[in-house]
Amino acid sequence: MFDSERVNTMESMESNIKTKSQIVDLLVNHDVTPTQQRVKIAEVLLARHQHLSADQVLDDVNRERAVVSKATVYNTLGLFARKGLVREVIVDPSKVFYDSNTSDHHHIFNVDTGKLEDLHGGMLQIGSVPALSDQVETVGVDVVVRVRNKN
Amino acid sequence: MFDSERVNTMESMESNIKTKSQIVDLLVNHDVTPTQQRVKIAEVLLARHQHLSADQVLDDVNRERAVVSKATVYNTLGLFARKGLVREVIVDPSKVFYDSNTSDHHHIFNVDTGKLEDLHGGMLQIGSVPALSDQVETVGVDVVVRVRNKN
DNA sequence: ATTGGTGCAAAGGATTTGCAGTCTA
DNA sequence: TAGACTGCAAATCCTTTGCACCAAT
Repeated sequence: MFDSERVNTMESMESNIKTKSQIVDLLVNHDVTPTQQRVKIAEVLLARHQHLSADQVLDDVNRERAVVSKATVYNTLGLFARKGLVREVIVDPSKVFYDSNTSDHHHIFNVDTGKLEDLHGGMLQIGSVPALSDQVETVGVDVVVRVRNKN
Repeated sequence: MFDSERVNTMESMESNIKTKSQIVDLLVNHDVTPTQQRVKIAEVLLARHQHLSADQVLDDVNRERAVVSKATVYNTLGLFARKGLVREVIVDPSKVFYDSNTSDHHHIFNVDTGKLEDLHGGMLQIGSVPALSDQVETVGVDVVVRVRNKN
């Protein structure tokens, strides 16, 4: 419980990032050159905890006027994921979701609506992660509760 | 309860199914009309516990001579999944895996090799599945340990 | 005959790629 | 200026669809 509270506190800092200079710092801290397009994408995606597909990011970023191309959105999201700025969530075979919340948490996916939501802290716990072969190391553990609408 | 026990009993037999008539029975029990193509696909996929993509199934089924078309493979795998004969595993954004083991278990996915393996029983446990809204019901809980090769 | 199943090719949608032009450091 | 980054379009890859033909009841 205490752990999850602390994590939430840290997260709440990220989700409050608003100014361009804070975004720039964040990118630089994650070893990402803060180009005009990347900053714009980060402003949209990291503004709050959310799960967006590449296409949604593309739309949001270019809502007012065209700022970023499709190829750059894909490249940038992949880059952000590699650098740990966002988390890729693979639950829908038709597209990848990018989660602006990088702290440890799980997901609940509605197969009827295609909606992805967070499943917070104490709600579901992993007992123990198994020992792995010496050849490999764990990247992460993904837990997805798949639900559908009743009747 | 009785239903699920019966199903489990049948499933434990699945990995040993070899004869065509056993396959036919299995399909019929799962409310699937046993056509020539479906039986062939089931023979290949359900022969043992394995994780195959649609493309792999297509190749395996037509190894000797063309027996089933691509469209039918996709249709059939989707049908099998809906009927509970196989389990869809979504871990690789580029393709869906079909798991011939429908009993409760988790997965370990190597992002470098693209290989998917089972993670058996006691190795990793879910503490408690969270309460859901009245609107939805759980379809399943997927746990994936994502690993990569060292160095 | 009617219903369901199959095959082929075309369509669809997400993501990647090649390359020329542009920006950052 | 050199190396990175971006944009556009074309190309890929997986999966779905439309529709005519075949099969089983």
